[in-house]
Amino acid sequence: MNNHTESEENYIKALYHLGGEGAVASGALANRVGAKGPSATQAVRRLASKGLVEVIPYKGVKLTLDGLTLAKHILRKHRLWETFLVEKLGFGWEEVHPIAEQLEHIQSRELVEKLADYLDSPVHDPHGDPIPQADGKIPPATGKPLQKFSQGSSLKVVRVEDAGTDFFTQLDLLEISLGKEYTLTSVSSFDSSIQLQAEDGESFWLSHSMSSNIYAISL
Amino acid sequence: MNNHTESEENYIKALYHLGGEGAVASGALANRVGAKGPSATQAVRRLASKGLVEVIPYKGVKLTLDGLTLAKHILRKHRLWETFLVEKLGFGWEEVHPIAEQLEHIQSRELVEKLADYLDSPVHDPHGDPIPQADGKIPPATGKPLQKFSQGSSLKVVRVEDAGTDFFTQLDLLEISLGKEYTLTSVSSFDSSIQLQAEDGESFWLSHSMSSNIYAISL
DNA sequence: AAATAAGTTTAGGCAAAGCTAAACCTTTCT
DNA sequence: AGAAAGGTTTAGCTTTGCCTAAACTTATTT
Ligand SMILES: [Mn+2]
Ligand SMILES: [Mn+2]
Ligand SMILES: [Mn+2]
Ligand SMILES: [Mn+2]
Repeated sequence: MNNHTESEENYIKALYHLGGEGAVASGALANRVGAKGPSATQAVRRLASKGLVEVIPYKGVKLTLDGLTLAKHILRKHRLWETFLVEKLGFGWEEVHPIAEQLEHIQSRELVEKLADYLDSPVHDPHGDPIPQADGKIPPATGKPLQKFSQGSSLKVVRVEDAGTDFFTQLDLLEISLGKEYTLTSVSSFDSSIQLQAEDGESFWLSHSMSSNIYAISL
Repeated sequence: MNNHTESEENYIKALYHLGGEGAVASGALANRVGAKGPSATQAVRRLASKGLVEVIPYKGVKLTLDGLTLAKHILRKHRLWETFLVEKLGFGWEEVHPIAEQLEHIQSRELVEKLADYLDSPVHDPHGDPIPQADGKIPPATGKPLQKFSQGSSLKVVRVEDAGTDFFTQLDLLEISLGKEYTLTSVSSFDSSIQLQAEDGESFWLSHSMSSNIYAISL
């Protein structure tokens, strides 16, 4: 029930990411793990023989309960490690994903729980994504995209989408980070860009591509 | 020159462990990595094609300079992670080896150096083994086995051999740990067991099997 | 010097994981 | 309904990594 290869775990994680508990097309799966169609079909067969997925040929693949549990456990490890890398080792939030991609496959229950303790049982990772807990429960994903806010509202940034290195670099340039508070001072009806005013009075414009990947809660 | 599989790295590490810069027989190598002879022969051919080892058929295998550098880097990672697990996460020194065996394969130069910084650039791991430094230099292995000391000498434990879980359990039972100081009060000429007296006055006997895996320096 | 023992390599398999090209379903369009 | 398009699976091949049995070297013993 336990020992899985790195490849298997990556397929499981992809399945979870794409479909949650629902069915996923083999093409999408292949795409997500960076493989070609036939490789995914085959991989999925191996997973099925281990009881981690259910397959309906030509229709789609779906995680079983065991598969779902595994997926959440891997995600837990991934996000705990990202938290460690940022909080303890001083990495930037744009650097940690590829390293966590490796660390998420380390197998040791004790390690995961000791790491969680060491980090004070965090509920969100450095990007604001919820960390699945040891019991499998997942804290709700908080915040809504900036465009959903109306002019004049006060908000706090709580999460950002992983939209690539350039996105993070831009966030750093604008000194946007989790926990920061702003007032939405203006919305362009031309290109949907928005203007934020920071607490120190400075204000700046954000393109739609930027703001759609930034999530906040209203204050 | 860089990307190596976990299996490759394990062979490299084994080669270093068994022979350092010298030649190693394929049987011993196979034995060390937990494989059979033919698997080692084949693995070694793959390593040779990558320039990491030199082979003389029927004679032995030897690390090249590249191979040696890689071996030391892996060992560095292994021992840094062990240090992290004990110092930061609170693992016992008997638990960390198998986990470090996985962590040593994580690939990220930046991670290794950030981890080393975080641990204050340690020179020895939790078992007292020297940690290869970023420049490839290896601090000298300190201490000599307890039997090498003569009756009456004062000593400090600085290193223990990894002689399996039971050995560590016994050390914990006797409350022996790195840095502890003792006086060697007696040596049995019958079975080479020795008697140590701790600083608090308590004294106890150590079998030859125990003492031969414990290293100390004289005070 | 020849025979035996011990250790190493070759030969032939197998599973995981990937690929391309070809065959096969499904869905959609005419 | 029939045909074209799009996506999925099958077929056949490759590399890594490990295995057993058989052949081959080297070292040791008589
Ligand atoms: Mn991530
Ligand atoms: Mn991964
Ligand atoms: Mn170790
Ligand atoms: Mn290893």
